[in-house]
Amino acid sequence: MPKSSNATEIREVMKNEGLRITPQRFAVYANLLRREDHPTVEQILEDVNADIPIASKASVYSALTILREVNLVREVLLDEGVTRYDANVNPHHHFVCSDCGAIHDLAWETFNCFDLSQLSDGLQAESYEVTVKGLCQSCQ
Amino acid sequence: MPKSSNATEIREVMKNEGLRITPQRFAVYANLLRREDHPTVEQILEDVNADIPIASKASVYSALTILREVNLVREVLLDEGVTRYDANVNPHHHFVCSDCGAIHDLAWETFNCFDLSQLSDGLQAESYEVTVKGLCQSCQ
DNA sequence: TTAAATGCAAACTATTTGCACGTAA
DNA sequence: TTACGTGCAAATAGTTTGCATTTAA
Repeated sequence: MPKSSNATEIREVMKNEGLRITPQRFAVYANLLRREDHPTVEQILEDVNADIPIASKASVYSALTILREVNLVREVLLDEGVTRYDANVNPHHHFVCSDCGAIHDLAWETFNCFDLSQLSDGLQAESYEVTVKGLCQSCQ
Repeated sequence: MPKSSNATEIREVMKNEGLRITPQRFAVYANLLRREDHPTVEQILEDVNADIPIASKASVYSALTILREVNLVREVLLDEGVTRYDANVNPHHHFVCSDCGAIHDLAWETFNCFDLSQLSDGLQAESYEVTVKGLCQSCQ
């Protein structure tokens, strides 16, 4: 479900992380909060500049970089050569439609039966993430 | 464990897939079969040309593309912006060391407790893959 | 013999960087 | 006021493509 954040709340969150609030950063973060489709930089750029041009590509990159550093957004790397972004930083997994490419979040609890203490070769696990591929509802 | 394939066996496998066997393709596939470190194109290129130059970058790309098409190798996408390749096409998972970046294969059976029929939103799962992050033995 | 692969260089895409100018605090 | 962010354009990295030449079968 999309987080219902108003402008004031968003500003508050950013301020709490010590971020200087510029129109560009605000637009990028607000945009990511309002959508669930794990957009690419290009998509964020288009969306943010839809009405009036507000941010350059370089600024979107820089906004995303700093938002990632303070852990307000995270990267999602799936099967292409493009980085996608997600304002949902809670642990969760991903479903990718092998037909249309749409990405859906899967609740963390979907896969919680692992015993990570049992890995081979003395590997010490810290976290894990599951990517499921298949067909989304509209592509079946 | 590295597959112990001799030249004749490798040729046989490639021929079975209907591939024309060129020195470049052979070198790329043999190289991938002999290593387990999920190399990038750059690394394959260096390794294959270590003694005498045998393949151009374009040929390595094209060899990998066709080997992927016939399912003799697969791409591995992890946390960077680089594609890595793997001659192990059996289902398995990956462990990535968050310190040195080394990649280890994890046996499929490590995570086999999923009920994929129970996904939300009418999603129809076909496959899944787990990526574990942590510290490898030498980085602990 | 010939359809298909190679190698080079140029093109392309995603991302990063340098620097003059602008602005949030 | 000023340290920090923005925007542009140029640089870089990874990958793809076009085309003339070579080669596996």
